[in-house]
Amino acid sequence: MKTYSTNEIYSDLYEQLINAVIPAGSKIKPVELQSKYGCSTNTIRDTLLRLSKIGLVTFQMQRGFRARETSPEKRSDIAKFRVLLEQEGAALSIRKAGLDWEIRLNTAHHKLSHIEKLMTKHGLTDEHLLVWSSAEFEFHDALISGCASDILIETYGHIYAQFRQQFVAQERDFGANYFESIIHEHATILQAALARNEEACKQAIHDHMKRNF
Amino acid sequence: MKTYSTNEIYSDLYEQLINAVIPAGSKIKPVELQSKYGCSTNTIRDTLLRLSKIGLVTFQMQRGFRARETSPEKRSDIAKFRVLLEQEGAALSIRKAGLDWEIRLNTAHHKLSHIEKLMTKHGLTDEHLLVWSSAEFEFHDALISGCASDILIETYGHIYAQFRQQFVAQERDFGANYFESIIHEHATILQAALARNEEACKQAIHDHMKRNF
DNA sequence: ATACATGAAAATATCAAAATTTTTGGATGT
DNA sequence: ACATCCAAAAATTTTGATATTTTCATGTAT
Repeated sequence: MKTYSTNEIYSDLYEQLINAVIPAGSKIKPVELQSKYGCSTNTIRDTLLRLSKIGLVTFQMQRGFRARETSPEKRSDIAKFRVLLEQEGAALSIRKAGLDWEIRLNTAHHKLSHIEKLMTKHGLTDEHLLVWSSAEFEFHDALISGCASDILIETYGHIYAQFRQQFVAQERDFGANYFESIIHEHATILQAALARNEEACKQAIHDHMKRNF
Repeated sequence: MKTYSTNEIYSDLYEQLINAVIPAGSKIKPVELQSKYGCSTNTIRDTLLRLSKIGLVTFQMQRGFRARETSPEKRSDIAKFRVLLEQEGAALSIRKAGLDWEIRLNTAHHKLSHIEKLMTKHGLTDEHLLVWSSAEFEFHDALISGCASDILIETYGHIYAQFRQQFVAQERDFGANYFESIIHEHATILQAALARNEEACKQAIHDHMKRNF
């Protein structure tokens, strides 16, 4: 039987929450995870407290842990908030960042673009989705990476994770044209950013997310 | 000797971090707090993990806890980020909130205004400062409370706490006219908000914070 | 039926000790 | 003087057990 290091427990739970293997709103009981990870309940508790920092898990004194709740209102809320942060991060990057940012952003988009093209050609396997998942984050993260605000970048990371958690379970309709739209939207964001066009970039970010409002 | 419940330990540490009794950047060792609070190191650890959720404490695997670092850059960063959130929260409130919000805001300002007037008259005792401290938060919290975005309100709470932590130790110069400026700024924010003037309110929030950039 | 106790079971929180990891301070060699 | 290595000390993490609190099912009274 596989043994898990604490970091592996963290990552594994993170993945499960992000991908709604542990469904939003469901109770998480340390005792039940203990056997799977081969450690004490206390270690699980510890890990869950750390996950509550990024908002994937909620915690209430004397009544334990839950995967963060979701609802149409909460999804709308998180999507709008994500737009606020990403728009600000992108605008600041456009205003202040240098060539290294452009290169980072371009590289991230290239990677994302590649996997997206593969997915439209050969349907979407779970493995593809996993790679896409991290590439998509890296692109958006690169977009704001020139903003020179650590607290914005840190917060954006948390919000992005929560966004994933809340939407992944919903969007089971990856229709044929779903990814085509996404591909185009990412390209539009990239172009506006590289053209240093703040308003166009903000608009593109808004348009990318508006289906989730 | 006083015994502490877990919630009291949390509150006590919260206060100490907010007021820089535990200075920003300093190491926090569970063993040292154990005797003071009369509990096991594990309970302290647990509490510190919870405080790391709101960003007052940073945590690194295998190397424990610290009060979040500060520096001129970090202070500027957090002040600007606070402006972003407060401007958005206020703008949304102005756009969407009803009469109950106006009343809440007015009440909070009244309370704040009262203690501020007392402080200019009779210098500032520690007790005054404590009351002012919570009244100031309540005012800013009321300002954004009509925004209908739980995640914004939650995040703002964390950022406000970090703001306090980072600035309290610095601003030992509460000069005579310091509070007079603050009083005027709060009034300006209130007026713009009640007049439902989004742009004026954003401007007033910016002006209130710009000394910290 | 509904509301309200009651007690057993389950879940959570706390503890003190053991195991692990990092830090510290000095000895050694370059 | 400076870096490297080593062992002791200190700090952190994990454990398994115990104490406390909540939950839930059952029975009782209104």
